[in-house]
Amino acid sequence: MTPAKTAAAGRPAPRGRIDKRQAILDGAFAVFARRGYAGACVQEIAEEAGVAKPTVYNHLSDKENLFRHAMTAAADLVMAENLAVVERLREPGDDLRAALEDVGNRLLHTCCGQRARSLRALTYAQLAAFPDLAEVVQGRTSERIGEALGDRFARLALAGRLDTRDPARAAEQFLALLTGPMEARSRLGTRKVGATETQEIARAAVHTFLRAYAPGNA
Amino acid sequence: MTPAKTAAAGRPAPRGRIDKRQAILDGAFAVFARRGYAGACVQEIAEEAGVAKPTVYNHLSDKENLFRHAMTAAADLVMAENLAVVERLREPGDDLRAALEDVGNRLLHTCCGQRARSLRALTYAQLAAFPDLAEVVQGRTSERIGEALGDRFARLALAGRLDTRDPARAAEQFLALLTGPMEARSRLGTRKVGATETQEIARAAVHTFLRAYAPGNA
Amino acid sequence: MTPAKTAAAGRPAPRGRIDKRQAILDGAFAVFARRGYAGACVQEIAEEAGVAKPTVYNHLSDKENLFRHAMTAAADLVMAENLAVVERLREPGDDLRAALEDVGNRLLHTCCGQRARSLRALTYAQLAAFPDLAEVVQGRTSERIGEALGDRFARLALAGRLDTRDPARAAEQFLALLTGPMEARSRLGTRKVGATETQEIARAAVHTFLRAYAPGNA
Amino acid sequence: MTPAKTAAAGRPAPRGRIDKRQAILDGAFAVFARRGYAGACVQEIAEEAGVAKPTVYNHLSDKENLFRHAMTAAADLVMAENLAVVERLREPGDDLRAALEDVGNRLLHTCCGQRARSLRALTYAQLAAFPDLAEVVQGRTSERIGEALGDRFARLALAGRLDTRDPARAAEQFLALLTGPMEARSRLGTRKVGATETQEIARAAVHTFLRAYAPGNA
DNA sequence: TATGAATGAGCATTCATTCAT
DNA sequence: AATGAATGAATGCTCATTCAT
Repeated sequence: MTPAKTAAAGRPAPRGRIDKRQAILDGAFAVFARRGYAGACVQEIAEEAGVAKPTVYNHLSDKENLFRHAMTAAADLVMAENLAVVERLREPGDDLRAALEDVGNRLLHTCCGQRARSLRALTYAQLAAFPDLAEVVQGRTSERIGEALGDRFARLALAGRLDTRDPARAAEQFLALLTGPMEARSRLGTRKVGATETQEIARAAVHTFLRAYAPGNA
Repeated sequence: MTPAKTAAAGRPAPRGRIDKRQAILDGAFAVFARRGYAGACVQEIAEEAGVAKPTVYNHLSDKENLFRHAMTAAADLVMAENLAVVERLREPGDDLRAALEDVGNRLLHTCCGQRARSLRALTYAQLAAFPDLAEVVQGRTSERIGEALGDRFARLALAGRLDTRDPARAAEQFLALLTGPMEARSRLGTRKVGATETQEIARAAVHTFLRAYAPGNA
Repeated sequence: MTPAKTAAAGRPAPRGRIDKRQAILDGAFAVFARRGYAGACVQEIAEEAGVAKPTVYNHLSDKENLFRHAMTAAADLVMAENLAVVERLREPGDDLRAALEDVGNRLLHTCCGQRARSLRALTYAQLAAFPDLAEVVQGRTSERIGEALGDRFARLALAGRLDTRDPARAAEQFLALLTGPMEARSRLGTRKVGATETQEIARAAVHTFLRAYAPGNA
Repeated sequence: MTPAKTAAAGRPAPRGRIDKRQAILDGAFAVFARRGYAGACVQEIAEEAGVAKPTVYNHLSDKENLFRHAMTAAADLVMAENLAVVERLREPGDDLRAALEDVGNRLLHTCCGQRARSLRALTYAQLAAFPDLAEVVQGRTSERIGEALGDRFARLALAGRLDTRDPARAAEQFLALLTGPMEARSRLGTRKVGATETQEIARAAVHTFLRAYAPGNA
């Protein structure tokens, strides 16, 4: 059976509850991203989601709640993307540099992609109003990916391919060497950074990282 | 003579025009920082500045203009602070590591201090509404300080104390190694990071930096 | 059954949408009439209509739109009243003078009545801001009634009871002879003009009119 | 001595008090005419008059007072213009029709000219707020000119050139036959009425007037 | 459950008016 | 006498939220 079950022809197929809730959360994140929290109006969110305004309230009590849920959902997505990228280091292959550059390059796309950037911007912007969101979001992004990366680095250290006794710090710095320059060059995302420049950033980051952390400065 | 000259006791001493304009810009930045752009209301800004609401409009036509000017003024301040810190590298002394750690430590206080963080948060948050502000703010913060730092690194390279042919990149990465971990550890500023931990971040950054950029990995 | 059906006692019986829109337009015209366009505030209009302020905006987007619609609706009403009066000339009877005096007298009540006068005042007052309204309002008042009157006069001319080859001009002058003196005597409506004086104006107008337009100066 | 007396070269010659008061009244009328009473703002009036806002208050206490004086001054001007036109009937010459058509034509220009129209519009518009102004303005326009015209008609009646025992009424109707059609054709002044059409209106008015009031229907 | 309609509260902005110079 | 600057009081309009269907 299709999700729309016996959907009568004509009217747009009724979406199930779940479907609608998801549409609202997606729409909310999109609108919050382009208007900010206070600047977003529930009316616009409802339109973006294709539902009526009270429906938004039926599903997510109020604007605050809506914001929290939309942010959390977006953070979950970003987390999943990032973790998937890091997984690639489970099988680093012979060429560690190449593997790190590959991962770095991909992380630059997820960490500094549209969704991740909006997430960061909204979190930053609402620190005063929603201080707890910082924890939720960072927990699913920087922190979680730092852990995952730390795990990989620990394995590599054990295998003698990295020289560090603090893999967490190595991960922290690895990420910093990637995202810091990227944010600067893209001017917080307002300037398009081409694939070549992105790769160069990754290469430079890995270069510095390996000089500092590879045994024998390899 | 005090500026208020023979100020009769009682009413608050009248401040001059300049004084008032400055008070408004300061108040505006403070309020925008804690409420966000849309969340801030001009009434509150006026109160913070100790003037009546229309006075705000007399000096700065409208909310948008007020925002732009407040942001620019704050960016100027942050820039000045940062540049002052970097100056210290003009006389690095014998112990380069110590000098870099000192600068790093101080940069962590200015770059991740309250004002700089609010500035970044507001810029991020209003990217969609004020895309040009990104340029203004970044130009006076990351970019400008990157240049200044690059200048110092170039001199050090000439003096044979750093090993790099791209001082700009070295500066970029130096900053990234400082601010990246700081933002992570302070959870975007919501968590207090003690002096000890701050110093440790600086030390770690310098450690990695020197392993990558000091001749002979000194 | 009353429209409010089984309206529980207590709250005021809910009016339908149409009802509310009409109430708003009526209230708006009343308030505009006594305050002028700029002097009227939407709050007062809302109160006059017995609804909340945003309801006014829900139905009629903004003050300008509200004004246009209120004016048009009022013009429609005045037009209907006037046309009904002129209809009486379809059956003039034997005594033309009496018929004309009757019509004149009644036109004085509609043309110079409260609504018509407010309509004219507002149109006049807002010529600069709403130049197109002059067309709308005049089209439904002076012009339309001039046409209707012209039609009647044409018939009368055909029947040999009026001597004119330009019934439109006759109508124009007939109206002028009625409303001109009325406006002067009532000092634009600020002075009460009694029934006797009104009749006298009508009689004088018809007298002059017939001297000019009746065959043989009857 | 020039009014600006020993005006030092350079700065605009200082105008005397009288001059300034007049400039304010003129500016006020101009601004009220294009914005309406409530829509006009004192700032704009001050600019139009070329003085600073407080100067307006120094000369004319408040907006209400300013309005009254500006209206009265404008009414005086219109009155003078109109009376000058009517004077022409003191020497009607042999051709009464021609004289009346001439006067009618000129009255159409003054009575329905820009200033007179604005005056009427403002009076109408502010009937509710300034009911006494109706008397002031009408007294200097319709009424006064009606009287003057009545005087001339009385003389003409005495001379056997007009047939009426109520010259006031004749004057009232004469004016009505002129201004009524003019207002209608010009759509309250929003449509340009050419010289030819204006003359035609005057001719038609005089035609009807003489049929009604000339002895032997001459 | 989903929605058209209604509303209380709030906000940017303007304006008449007043000081202090 | 004339003005730059300051302000209390509105006003148009929007928005989050709630009814009633």
